[in-house]
Amino acid sequence: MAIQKTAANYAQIFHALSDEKRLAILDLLRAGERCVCDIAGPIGMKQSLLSFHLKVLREAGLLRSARVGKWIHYSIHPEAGDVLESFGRELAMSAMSAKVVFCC
Amino acid sequence: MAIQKTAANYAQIFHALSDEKRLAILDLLRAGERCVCDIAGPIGMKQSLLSFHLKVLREAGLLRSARVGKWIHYSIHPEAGDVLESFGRELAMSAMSAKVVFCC
DNA sequence: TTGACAAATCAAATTTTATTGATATGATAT
DNA sequence: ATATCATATCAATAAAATTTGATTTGTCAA
Repeated sequence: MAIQKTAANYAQIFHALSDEKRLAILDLLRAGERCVCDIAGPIGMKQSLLSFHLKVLREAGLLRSARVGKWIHYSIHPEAGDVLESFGRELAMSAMSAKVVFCC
Repeated sequence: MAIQKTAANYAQIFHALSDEKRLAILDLLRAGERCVCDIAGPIGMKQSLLSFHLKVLREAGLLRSARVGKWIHYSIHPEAGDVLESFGRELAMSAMSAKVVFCC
């Protein structure tokens, strides 16, 4: 059983995904692991800024990183997609079975 | 076939979900449709602020609203969960098949 | 050990987002 | 028509996130 995520966890994950440039980074990494220097070019971002965005994604648990000699390789965290998928599925299920209350 | 979402669309959706208070609103509505006045209490938010957050969620396509006499009822958009679920699934799939490149 | 390269961190400036209180709009009932 | 209730909008402020340029840290090779 996976560890239960709090609302704060989800807010952090969604915040990391709330920026087009970070979505572009994620999209680039869908093809596979890359070092920072090979992300900078395609994404078109200065080194320090890219580093900032990578940190946001990594701290949210969406990316992981590993040093390989002089370089640091980033890749999509294996569980990232599952977390989003199950959040979406639960939302879809509750929306389907939700009562129409006409509360007032 | 569903309409293709752009990166800007996704960024907007994720931004709407990036706030704990908005996640609490969404969670409350999982039980079913409610008018604004019946959200304010449980969420504990001033009227104008709640109205702002509902707008963020609605404009992202996560909620929909309908006037019922004097009241406006909000509910989870039927497609909201599906959009997130498929985003998550695609991410999970690409992470699974991603090549280890060791680029540098 | 020095030099060069890769990436992270920091402080300052900028931009975006959230919050507040006041006001406007729209519906209902008298 | 007027009063009242529900919600949205607006302008001002406060708070948070992003961007920039400079500096630091860590690794390798000469």
